[in-house]
Amino acid sequence: MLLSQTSRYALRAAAYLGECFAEDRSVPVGEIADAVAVPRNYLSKTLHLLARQGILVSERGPKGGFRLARAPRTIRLVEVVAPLEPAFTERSCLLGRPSCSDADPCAAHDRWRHLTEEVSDFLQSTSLADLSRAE
Amino acid sequence: MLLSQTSRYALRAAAYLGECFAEDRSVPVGEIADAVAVPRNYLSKTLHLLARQGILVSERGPKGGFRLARAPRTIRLVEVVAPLEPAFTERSCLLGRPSCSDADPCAAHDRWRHLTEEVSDFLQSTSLADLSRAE
DNA sequence: CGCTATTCTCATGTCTATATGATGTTTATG
DNA sequence: CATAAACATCATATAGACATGAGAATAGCG
Repeated sequence: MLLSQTSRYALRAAAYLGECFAEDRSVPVGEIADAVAVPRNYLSKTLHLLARQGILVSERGPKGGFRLARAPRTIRLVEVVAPLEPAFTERSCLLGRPSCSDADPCAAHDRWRHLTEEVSDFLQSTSLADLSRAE
Repeated sequence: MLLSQTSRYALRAAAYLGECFAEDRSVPVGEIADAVAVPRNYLSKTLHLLARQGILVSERGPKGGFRLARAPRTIRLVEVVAPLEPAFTERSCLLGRPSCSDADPCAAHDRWRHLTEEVSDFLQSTSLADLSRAE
């Protein structure tokens, strides 16, 4: 699983907002929640957090809702995940040894470090636009 | 971080037991907890769980403690982690789409799947012996 | 047999993730 | 300016992760 439920909810919602981006409208939470099958009120709080981070823009009142603050192509997955799990991108030693990186020749540690870097790279190099199906 | 605190505790303890394996003795929880800097009673419960899984053997009474049930070289990391986080090795779609794998040509999904497979492979192919420093 | 080291098990507590539902607040629109 | 749509916020609930401490069960040993 790797990512928390909340992060996966947020990615699904963000991907949906990416698909709506061309329509240039605010999308109500209810519509997003229905579309991506996520609890409505819980999603509301998560999206509000992302809005405070500047990833999304929220508008109140009728015709209000959420939209991406920038084009889907320019929003990296890490921007969505990082506010929701700050510790996720920390790349610490598998065994919690304090100074493992340089002095430690252990092959397993090197492989683990490589893995965590690959995960970071994926979140860093993938944009919301990459999550939309090409249909 | 990827792995839970409990899993990292267990891996550290198991690695320590791997280093003690040649001494052919049961290692008390207190010694393990001190050696790897993990809360004693909490570790006790975790190790007991691994003993029930057959990874460790526990012995009560004086001269009791825990030891590996098999040689460190033959115990894969996944055996230690799997009982502690059953969902970790599940490789589901990043967006939670039900049938994503075959029909979905999305590049991000393929990359994500590849990443999760690499993590699984690491846990599957690395043994406790690989965690010991070569000193 | 009794002492003691040790695991085993239970009770309890805190914190966070994951929610649900009610209520407050803002704002477009007629 | 009233209404209703929608976000914002608060109270509450549940489950699990993480942790502590006490006591019960076991077993070696004198």
